Amino acid sequence: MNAPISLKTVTLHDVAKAAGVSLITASRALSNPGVVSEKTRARVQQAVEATGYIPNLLAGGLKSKRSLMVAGIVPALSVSQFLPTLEALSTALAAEGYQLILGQTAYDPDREEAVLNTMISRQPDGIVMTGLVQSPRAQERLRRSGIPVVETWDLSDRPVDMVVGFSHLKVGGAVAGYFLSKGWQKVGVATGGDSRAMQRREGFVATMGREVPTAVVPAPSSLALGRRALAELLEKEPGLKAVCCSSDTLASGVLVEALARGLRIPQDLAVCGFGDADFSAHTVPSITTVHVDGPGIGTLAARMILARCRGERPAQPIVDLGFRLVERASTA
Amino acid sequence: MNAPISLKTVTLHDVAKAAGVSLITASRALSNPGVVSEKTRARVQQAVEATGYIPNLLAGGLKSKRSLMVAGIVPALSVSQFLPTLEALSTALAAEGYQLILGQTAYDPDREEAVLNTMISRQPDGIVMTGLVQSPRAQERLRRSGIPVVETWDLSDRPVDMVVGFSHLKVGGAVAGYFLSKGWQKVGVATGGDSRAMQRREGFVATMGREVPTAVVPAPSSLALGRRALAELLEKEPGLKAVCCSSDTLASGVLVEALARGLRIPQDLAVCGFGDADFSAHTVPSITTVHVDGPGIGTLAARMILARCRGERPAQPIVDLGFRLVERASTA
DNA sequence: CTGTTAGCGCTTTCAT
DNA sequence: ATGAAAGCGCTAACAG
Repeated sequence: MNAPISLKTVTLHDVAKAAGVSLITASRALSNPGVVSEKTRARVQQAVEATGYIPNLLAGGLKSKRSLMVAGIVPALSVSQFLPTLEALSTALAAEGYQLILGQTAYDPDREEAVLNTMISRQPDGIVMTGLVQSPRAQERLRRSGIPVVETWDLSDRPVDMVVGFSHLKVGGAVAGYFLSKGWQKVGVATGGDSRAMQRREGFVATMGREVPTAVVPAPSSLALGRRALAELLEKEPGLKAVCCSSDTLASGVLVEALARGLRIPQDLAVCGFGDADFSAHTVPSITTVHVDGPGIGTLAARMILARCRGERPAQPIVDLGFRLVERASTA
Repeated sequence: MNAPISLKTVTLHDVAKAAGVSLITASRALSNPGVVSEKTRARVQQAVEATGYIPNLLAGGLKSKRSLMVAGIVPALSVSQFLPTLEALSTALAAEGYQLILGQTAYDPDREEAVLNTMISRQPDGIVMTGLVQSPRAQERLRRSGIPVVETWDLSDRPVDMVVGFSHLKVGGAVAGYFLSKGWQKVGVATGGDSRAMQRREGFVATMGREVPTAVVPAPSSLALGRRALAELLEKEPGLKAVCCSSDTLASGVLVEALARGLRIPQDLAVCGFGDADFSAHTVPSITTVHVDGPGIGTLAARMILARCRGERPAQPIVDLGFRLVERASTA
């Protein structure tokens, strides 16, 4: 039963010939089996096996206007914050026969625009952005393209199309409120420089009611940058009592640096992160953080895109998934 | 609130008409500018702007047999080990106009086969696997497809096509050799259950010259699993002196659990990881590990695929990038 | 340098 | 339930 080594690619035409049916019947047997007779279906199926046929989705997509691809855009793959979202998105899409094409913007609006143009060229059936679309020209182009777009990990009154996320301002406010309830006065912020992290800082400052010492570190955040940020903050504010970090990764660095300096946590210094990373509950001390449903965002984004592909109107184009402050040992 | 939605999509035909040239001239002006006159090129360019034309790569790819897409296959996006490779791969490809389509196998050969079939359907110009192709049927299918394939993060005498990585057996052996040189007798292994991690364990055991207590944890590895693994090992081997971990994430968990139990590192317990994660040099104590050039693997894989797309034969279809043991505080 | 002629492999009409 | 025709939007060939 060794299959013939076919140098020439096997097309549907070959399958049809092998099955003794017309091209279009073979096509239907594969993509719409309910509409052909049981016998024909079986014959075609057998011909597929015999020839080793693999469909050409490029050709199908050209005619049917469905590429079965969805573009997923992130600042960078190394921003681990978005991985659970991407993973859930990819899994949910794959279950329906859709594949994810990846794009990286490097937090640069120009690159974002370029990436989106390239993506549109590939006729994806949907586009999922982590974060809002920055460039106004890109927004315009996306609207014109008619492609379903879901912006995620943020909220907007006027999304390009749909948005699922939460308010970063409120997150910052919630952490500040928590700090205030603890009576901590000498507080600082260790944050990445991206717009969402800066918005959380803004919310924090607003609720605190005054400016606070801040260390801004470049993306992507890392344990090492967390250490450096704490060092910077302690210089600015020697008696620092609590730090609000823009990620758990940064928070873990703050933890390490604090321990290295002999500071006890939380007695000498309280630390709060963001994102509820997989390690945060298991470090010693465990990290107080803001939990966000990353996989939920990805799954919901997939559902919204797929519904739109089926021609359904979204019940809700703007979805606020909220967040939850998780109190752990680093502040308790 | 609705922008002027162009209902009909702008095609190259429209651009050509607007520029007053033939369809094919417009095509050339965009994809092969050197071959048309400067004046024509400018006219077409202007028509592109005026019409808001975005090329349809699906259509172009169908005819030209170049989809400008490369498939990247990982066990799961959450396996952070492969992220630097994926990121570098995507970046290197994007620089040449190629995009990455993502596939996840969940460490399952059946899913691997399914994912690869789906990918082949999309006519990618190359396929990059993290790890070797497991399923023999998938191997066969890939060979038949004629698509350039690079397997990574491992080595093989008989790759499907090309391979760039290193020997996991040798990694295990190197760590064991290091442990032996330190005179540690009561040693253990904390490892993920995937085939590459198990191969490193094999290499470790072979060089040690005897079986060693082992805790196997499910993928993906995490700090929490590292803690659990150390607990398990300490039960199996109460006087444990050194642990070889299959990832730095696991090692960081072992560190935390050891500290929680009042064990001093490295005096009471030495710990070695694998992968040289970004945090490993900055924890306290810093983690001894095996460094692998993840981005290098991705960049090289991209280069090999792109060279093949240009019709070049690869100078070396099998590339051993090696590894490097990095001694840090957790064993020194 | 530019244009004409043919398709790429498949799926949508429309017919039977 | 099946088939024939007609392209999807673009580019490789060959002309001119």
